[in-house]
Amino acid sequence: MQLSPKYKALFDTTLEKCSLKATKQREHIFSLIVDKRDHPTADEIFTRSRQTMPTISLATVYNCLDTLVESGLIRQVNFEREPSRYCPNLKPHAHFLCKETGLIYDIDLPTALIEHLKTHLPKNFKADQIEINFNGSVNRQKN
Amino acid sequence: MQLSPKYKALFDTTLEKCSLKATKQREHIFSLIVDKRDHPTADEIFTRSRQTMPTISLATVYNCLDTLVESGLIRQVNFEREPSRYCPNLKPHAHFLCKETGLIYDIDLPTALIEHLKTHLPKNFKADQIEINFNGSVNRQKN
DNA sequence: AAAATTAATTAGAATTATTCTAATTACACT
DNA sequence: AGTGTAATTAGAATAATTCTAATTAATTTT
Repeated sequence: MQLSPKYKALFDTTLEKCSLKATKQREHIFSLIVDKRDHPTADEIFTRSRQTMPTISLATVYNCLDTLVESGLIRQVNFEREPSRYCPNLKPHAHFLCKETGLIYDIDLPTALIEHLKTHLPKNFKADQIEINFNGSVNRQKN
Repeated sequence: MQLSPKYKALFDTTLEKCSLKATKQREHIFSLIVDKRDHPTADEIFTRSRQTMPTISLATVYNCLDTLVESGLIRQVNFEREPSRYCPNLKPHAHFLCKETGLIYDIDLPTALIEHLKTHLPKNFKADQIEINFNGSVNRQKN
């Protein structure tokens, strides 16, 4: 439940840059997401955070997640009508939801490819964000 | 509020193929979505449908939308935590949400490009669907 | 250091989109 | 006409998220 020095520095400087405070709740939630990179929901994060910070409230979890997303420390992942999930991977990537297991996988994509997608927009459209979500199944590998 | 013969045929044969009934509620809702291709929410569709079919219920609207999506006659579009929207464009395309107006635009993409995206998946991943969502702003064109 | 200001957290209520339930209706087939 | 199945309906229930108002924490000013 401890942020590595690298992530701690990222956390502090990013919040500083956004003139937001590096509170212990925010750090705690960030560390949970960085530690176990399994795309948890707000509720799962709430449950996990209570184990070591029993007084934290669900509203705070939502508040902290919003703050972390806005400051760019984590990404919010939305699949269909499911609850939002949170992802600490800041490299450009897509997500893959396995319909059998419900697991979400990161799919690394070359930056060039993502930039290429933007070239298909009309000239007066300016994209801030692209979300690419795959849906399907993962075949267990025979060995 | 009348489906063109072309869409009527598509509607009938598609539902037939899925062994689902071509009821007047389903046809009505499909025609609303085909007619005004503005990516309405379930609630907007409910309001519009009541104007010419005052006895239809919200549950039926949701049921019909689910049926139309499952049979492949329309697509469901999800942006962030917003309510689902519905789209009659069956060509491969992405969506663009303008953060200023809230309007959603269809962005046509070459099939080859979408297929190319799939090549970045690990070998044992099989994608049924890809959703590509842009977020940004549309600059009004000077003229 | 105390007081004042501001931001963050908290508990719980409220909201909102969607789903569920159980009853009714419509339709196809004997 | 009678039966069986699928679809529709109204309203209740659910679940994720947001809101509200009060409290706490941290920072700056006096």
